[in-house]
Amino acid sequence: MSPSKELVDFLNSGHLYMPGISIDCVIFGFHDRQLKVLVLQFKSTDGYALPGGFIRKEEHIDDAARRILEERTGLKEIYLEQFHVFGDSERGRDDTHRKFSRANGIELEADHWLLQRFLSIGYYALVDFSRAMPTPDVFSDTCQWYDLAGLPDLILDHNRIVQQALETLRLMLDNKLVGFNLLPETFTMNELQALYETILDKPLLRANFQRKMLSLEILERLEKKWTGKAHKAPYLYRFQDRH
Amino acid sequence: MSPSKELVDFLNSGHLYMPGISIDCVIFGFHDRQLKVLVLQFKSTDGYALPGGFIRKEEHIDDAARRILEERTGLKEIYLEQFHVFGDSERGRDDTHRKFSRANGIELEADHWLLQRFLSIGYYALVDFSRAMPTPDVFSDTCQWYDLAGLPDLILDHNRIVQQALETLRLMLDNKLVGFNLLPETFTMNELQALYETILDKPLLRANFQRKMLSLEILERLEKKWTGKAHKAPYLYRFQDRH
DNA sequence: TCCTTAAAGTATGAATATGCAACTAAAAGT
DNA sequence: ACTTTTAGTTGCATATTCATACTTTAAGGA
Repeated sequence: MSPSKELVDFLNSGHLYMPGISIDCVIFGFHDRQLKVLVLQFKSTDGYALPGGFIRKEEHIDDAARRILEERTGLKEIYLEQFHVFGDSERGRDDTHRKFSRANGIELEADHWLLQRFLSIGYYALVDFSRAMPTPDVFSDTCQWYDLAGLPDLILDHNRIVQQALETLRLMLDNKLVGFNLLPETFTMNELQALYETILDKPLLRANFQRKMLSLEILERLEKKWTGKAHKAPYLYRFQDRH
Repeated sequence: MSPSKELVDFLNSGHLYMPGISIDCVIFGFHDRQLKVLVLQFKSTDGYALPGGFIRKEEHIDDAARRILEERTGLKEIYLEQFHVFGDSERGRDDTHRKFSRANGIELEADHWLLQRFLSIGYYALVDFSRAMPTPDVFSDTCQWYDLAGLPDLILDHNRIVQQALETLRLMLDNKLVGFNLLPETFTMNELQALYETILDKPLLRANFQRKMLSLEILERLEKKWTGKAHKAPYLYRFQDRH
C-alpha cells in the first residue's frame, strides 16, 4: 500500500514541534449513565490510542492541547486541565510507531523523531457529549466514544493515563465542581446525580444530593420538563458559572 | 574573570539531556514556625532561582527530580511529587542565562541549548529541615532556606512556581497527610499544629486539632518530652506510615 | 372523575463532626 | 505548699451529613 500524502507530510514535520514531548488527551463525555472516553483506532493496524499531538515550537502547551481537542471534537472553549507528566525512561521507544508506519507503507529511519523517547503531558477534558463531533486524525480510521469500563487495550501507557485522569477527575469533582462541563446547558437533578454516581462509582441518596447541590447556590431552576411519563415532571437546571 | 571548569563542562553537556525540558523543585522545610523554601543565589549576578536541572536522556523524570534533590539537600528518600508543567511559549527565551554566563566569562552562542525555549516540570518536595544539608550547584554561590513570606525576586516564573506549589501543598495537606514529611521522626502535637497553622495560614483550635489527629489513628504516642520548662511535659508522637 | 403509579421534591429525626469553653494534669519556680 | 504555664481532656451547643418517611404531581386507566 502506498502512503497518503497527509501521513508523509506529518512524518516530515518533526522540525515544527518541540522534541521529546507530546500531549495526550483523555476526553471525557457522559451519555446513557456511562462515562465515555474518546479513542482513536489506527489505520491498517489494530492499535487504539488516546487523541494526542505535539507542541509547536512557539505554542503555549495549553494552546497545543486546545488545538488537539478542537481537531478531535470540533469544540472550542472546552474544559481542559493538565494533570500529570508521564516520563518513563523508555516511553515511546517501543515499536508502536515503526509498526504503524510500516503497515502504511513507510519505513522510518532509526533516528526518526517519532522513534525517540517522549515525555507526555496528560490533559483531561470534559465535553458535552451531545455537541462533540468525533473526528479521526491522520493516523486513524475512527474516532469513537468508548465506555470507560469497556476500553480496548491502548498503545503505550495510555490505559494508565486514562486511569490517572479518572482519579484526578474524582478528586476535582466536588472540589472545583467541574462535573457540569460534562452535561448539556440544561439538565435535571436526576441527570446530575447519575453523573456523580457514575464518576464516583457509588450510589448517592437522592434527597441529600438534591439538598447539597441546591445549598451550593450555583444552580438556577428553570421551567419544568414534561417528559410524557406518568409522574411528576422534574425541573430543569442551569449551572450559573461554567468553568 | 575566567570561567570555572565545572561551568564550562556543564554548558557543553547539553547532549546528555532531553532538549527543551527542565525540572524545577520547590523544596519545603519547616523551622521556627515558618515554612521555608530552598533558594539558590547565582554566582556573579544577583539572580535567585529554585533548584533545578535537566533530565538525562535515559532517566525517568522522577529519578531526575530525586537526583536534583539529593544534590541540593544530601537527602535520599524524600517526599516528592510533580505538580504542574509550566509551558509558556517564551519560557526560557529571556536573557537570564546569557547574562549569567557573560558575568562568568562565557559568551553563549545564539543557538546554545540553554537559550532555547524550555518547558519546566514543577516538583515539590517536603524535607526534614534538621536533616537537610543545603548545597549550592555549579551556577550558585549559596543554597539557603528562605521564609516563604520573605522570598526574594526569583528568575523567570519561579515565584509563580512557588505559589502554585504552595497551593498544591495546601490541597494535599489533609487529603494525603503529607505534612508529616516536614517534621522530624518525632514531634509534639504542638509542633504538628504549628505546621498545619503555618501551611494553611490560619489558627486552629488546640482541643479540636488534637482530637482530629488522634482520631485518624495514624499517630503513635511515645514517651513524654521533658523540656525543662515550668509546665506539663508534652508527649512525643511518631507518624506510623511515612509517605 | 377519581384512583393508581412512579418519580420529583421536601421534611424530619438520628448520627456524626466541628466550634467553643471549661476543667484537670503536671513540671518547675517561688 | 502554692503559683504559673502549657498539655491533655471533657462537655455541650451548633452544624453538617445520613437515612428514612412523607408530600406532590403528571399521566394512565378503571
